Amino acid sequence: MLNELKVYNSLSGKKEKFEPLNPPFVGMYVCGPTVYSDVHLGNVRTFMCFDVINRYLKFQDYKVRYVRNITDVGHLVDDADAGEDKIGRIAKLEKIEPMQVVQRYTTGFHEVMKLFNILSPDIEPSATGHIIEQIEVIQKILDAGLAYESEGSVYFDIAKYNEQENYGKLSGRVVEDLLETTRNLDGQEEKRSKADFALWKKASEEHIMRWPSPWGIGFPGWHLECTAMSTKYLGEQFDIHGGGLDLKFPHHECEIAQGKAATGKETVKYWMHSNMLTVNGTKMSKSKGNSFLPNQLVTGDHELLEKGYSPMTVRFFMLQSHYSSPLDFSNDALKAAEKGYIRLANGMRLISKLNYQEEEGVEINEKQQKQINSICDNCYRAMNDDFNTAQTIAHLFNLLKKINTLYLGQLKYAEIGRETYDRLINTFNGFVFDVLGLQEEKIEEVDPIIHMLLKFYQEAKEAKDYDKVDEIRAALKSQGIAVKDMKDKIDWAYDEIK
RNA sequence: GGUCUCGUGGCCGAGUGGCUAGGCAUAGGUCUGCAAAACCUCGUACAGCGGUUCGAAUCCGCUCGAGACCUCCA
Repeated sequence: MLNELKVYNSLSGKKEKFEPLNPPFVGMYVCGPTVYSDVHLGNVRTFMCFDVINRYLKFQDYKVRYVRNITDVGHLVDDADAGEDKIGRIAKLEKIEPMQVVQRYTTGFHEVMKLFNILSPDIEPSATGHIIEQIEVIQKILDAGLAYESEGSVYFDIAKYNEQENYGKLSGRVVEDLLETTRNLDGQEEKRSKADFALWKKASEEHIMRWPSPWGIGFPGWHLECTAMSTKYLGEQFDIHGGGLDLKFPHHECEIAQGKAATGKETVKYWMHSNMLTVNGTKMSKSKGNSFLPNQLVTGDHELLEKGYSPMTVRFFMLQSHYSSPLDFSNDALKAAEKGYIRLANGMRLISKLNYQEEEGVEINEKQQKQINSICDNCYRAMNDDFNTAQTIAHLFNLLKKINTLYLGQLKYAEIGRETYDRLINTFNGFVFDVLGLQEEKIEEVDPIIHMLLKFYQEAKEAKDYDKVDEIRAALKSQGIAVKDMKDKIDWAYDEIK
């Protein structure tokens, strides 16, 4: 490896050298979706960020176990005492089984992930599949004296926990403030403090999602599932825990407390948070009505969208910013990204057509060799610097120039030599396809047809029948294909469809 | 109100003490029947004010502006 990987740890607020607990194994847990409605583009960004992290770690030969959960119970609509479960609520509204709700949106979620070429996690556990494990965690916390039972529910005792630990250290909260500002709110008599959060909630008569427990019929608290499932599959201590920035408090703060209370250990070594996708400067969220569904984005069927954008355009757009920066959505930015993506996609297509050839009398161009090798190094450097995909893409565009000049014969294969050539190809392919997860969209299957048209094009050209030439060119153009009419050959390239 | 983050050229977006990404747009050039694609060249930007420093977009302070979290949100 060129230089060491550094990751920004939200807990310390610093970039730290990445040192897995048990190399070459890496355990990574990311908070998945609550499957009570369609995922929107903001959700996609988070999962895409961690997809790239997963991909890069694997690319670097780490043996990653990537766990991303499905939340299918326990996530309440609000924090009031009579808070409804999000999934149970939809089930009631539509008069269907909660698991139907879960199934519908889980399937939809998977389709969206596939659309954006986001790889499946290695394990995708669901909360309802781990009720027993969650009960066990609660029992451990009770045994540690850091939770209490009240009216059939179990709550985490933050004041007690804070005697030994520091609740709030991830999000910078001060417990005293939390206890003070949140006290005396109504409907919270069960809790010793409003800041206390539920580990287990008693199910009311009409609550349809319910399980037996030592404390009566009820359901698990939302924060608990992640603690139960992450430690089950990754051990009591693991390397990376990720999620959207908006989960930092209270969700991840609660997880830290639960993990420590239940195991006596710091469960997570590196906390990572991806930033929000915004629209006109404000966070994309369902309640604000400024969210797009992936389908709307592709078809352009949304009042904020001027046109549709392909999934890879969106992927490219998102990866052009750093995961920890907010990214603002706009049509202009998407349109610019579309052109950039097309340029890169043409490179993806060309690279498979390149074919190294020795050439007599061509001397090695050391300057070119050096340049190419240093750009390749830069790709690793950029990703090693807290997964800086934006910089990586910049370097890939520099490689693309080399690829284009090779293709056009402006740079001879023999000038850079076999070894450098191979490195160029492997680096470009590795980072574009494997690490960034970009791919060519469309068309390869119609390649023969395009070639036939290009043959007619060439014949018409030789006959100087320029009307025909222009006609063919226009026809292909309307299908998003640009004719490339070069000195010694004719080829095509992806172009935007207007 | 509390906590925190951010403000980069026409647009998007990296960079976080000196070597100053990249994409899009614009302009010029090579190529072309004309184009397109590709390649080459061109942009000295870093909210404002003050300070630290040999040197700051990058560190510190203040002002202005934007956003996030503090209730559910990826």
